[in-house]
Amino acid sequence: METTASTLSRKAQIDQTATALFRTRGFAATSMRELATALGIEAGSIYSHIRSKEEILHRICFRMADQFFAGFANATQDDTQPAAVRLRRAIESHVRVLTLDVAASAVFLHEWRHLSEAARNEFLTLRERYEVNFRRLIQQGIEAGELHAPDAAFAALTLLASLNWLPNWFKPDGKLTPDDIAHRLADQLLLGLAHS
Amino acid sequence: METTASTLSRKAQIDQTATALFRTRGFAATSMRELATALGIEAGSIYSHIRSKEEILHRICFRMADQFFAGFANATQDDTQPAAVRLRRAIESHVRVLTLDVAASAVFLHEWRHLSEAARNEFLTLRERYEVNFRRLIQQGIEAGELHAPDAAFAALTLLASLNWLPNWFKPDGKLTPDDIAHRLADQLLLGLAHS
DNA sequence: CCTACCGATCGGTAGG
DNA sequence: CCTACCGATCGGTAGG
Repeated sequence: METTASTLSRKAQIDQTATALFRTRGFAATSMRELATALGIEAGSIYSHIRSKEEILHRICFRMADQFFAGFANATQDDTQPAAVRLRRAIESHVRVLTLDVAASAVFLHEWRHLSEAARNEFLTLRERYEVNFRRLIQQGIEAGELHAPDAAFAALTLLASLNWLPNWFKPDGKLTPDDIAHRLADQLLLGLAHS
Repeated sequence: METTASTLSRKAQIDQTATALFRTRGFAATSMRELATALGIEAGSIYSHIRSKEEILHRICFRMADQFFAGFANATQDDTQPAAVRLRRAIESHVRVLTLDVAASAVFLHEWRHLSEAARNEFLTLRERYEVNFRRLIQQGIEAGELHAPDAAFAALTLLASLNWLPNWFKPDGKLTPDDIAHRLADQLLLGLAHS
């Protein structure tokens, strides 16, 4: 009952601090001692809140996955819209999730390989399903004559790759808002660089 | 003199085996014992050929950087060509370097953060310079009316992000040759997904 | 949340 | 290239 909106639980603090460390130094190169020091406590104390180092990574990765899925579902649920419009909205949603927490996004994108094999397989299945969602949207757009691409799978991979580079350079306090960026990315990917 | 074209020097063997391990398990999570086992020797023996674990990573990263720069210079040296054509050739060169050794490319793209601070700074300076090369090419294309984009820097980042995702899915024995892929990528990035 | 500690493993070296 | 080893550090635990 002491907890206010601005006070993170100790567990949430651990997650947040670990996210920043995992992002800059990598999961394997980050020690629990470093994490403890950053939190201002002793290494052993962390284990009253979590079971293992991997558990933190697991939570970060799967929380982000949930957000991407929820955002996509919400952005594309309106079937009355053309596929190209729904694709635009899906792109905007993806960018919004990425920019809301760039550190967690970077961990989600790069550190999943350090999950245990079982968790890693589950993670990759989710990622594959998410890619299929984009692929299907592009495929629908092709069939409706709104989009053109020799291969929807290829197009989906390229599109997501462009979006996922964002955590590498996005600064929350920059001139461009997440929505500005989303629009530019969508324009560039949909319209191309060549003058028409 | 025993060395034939198909026989790698021990040092080259170490680099190659380490590249594969660094790629799948990450630099920090790969131990010198694992590397030794993969080579069929004892851990201590590696140090007759190299000075440190980081030296291997250093060589992989900077060798790839050299290849990207050499390829770009070669692809864009003909000033009589339009900027859009030179950009296409630069894309093809980049894809060629990536596909020639996807494992080394993946290490180059993801593991540079484990270089020592001095080497890391040098590496990032090179990467920045490479990106500027693409940015300038795009800028020239915009000024010549061959390309259109609200921001050349933004366009360059997005373009390279799409290309650099390649090592994550490219299979050397797949149906598409590197040149096929380069053409498709160039088409998609230059022409866009939207029907014109 | 701390103190004190566990066994395991790390990168690297000396001497042959 | 191996054997034998170094000091340091790792993730994690017991007991308070």
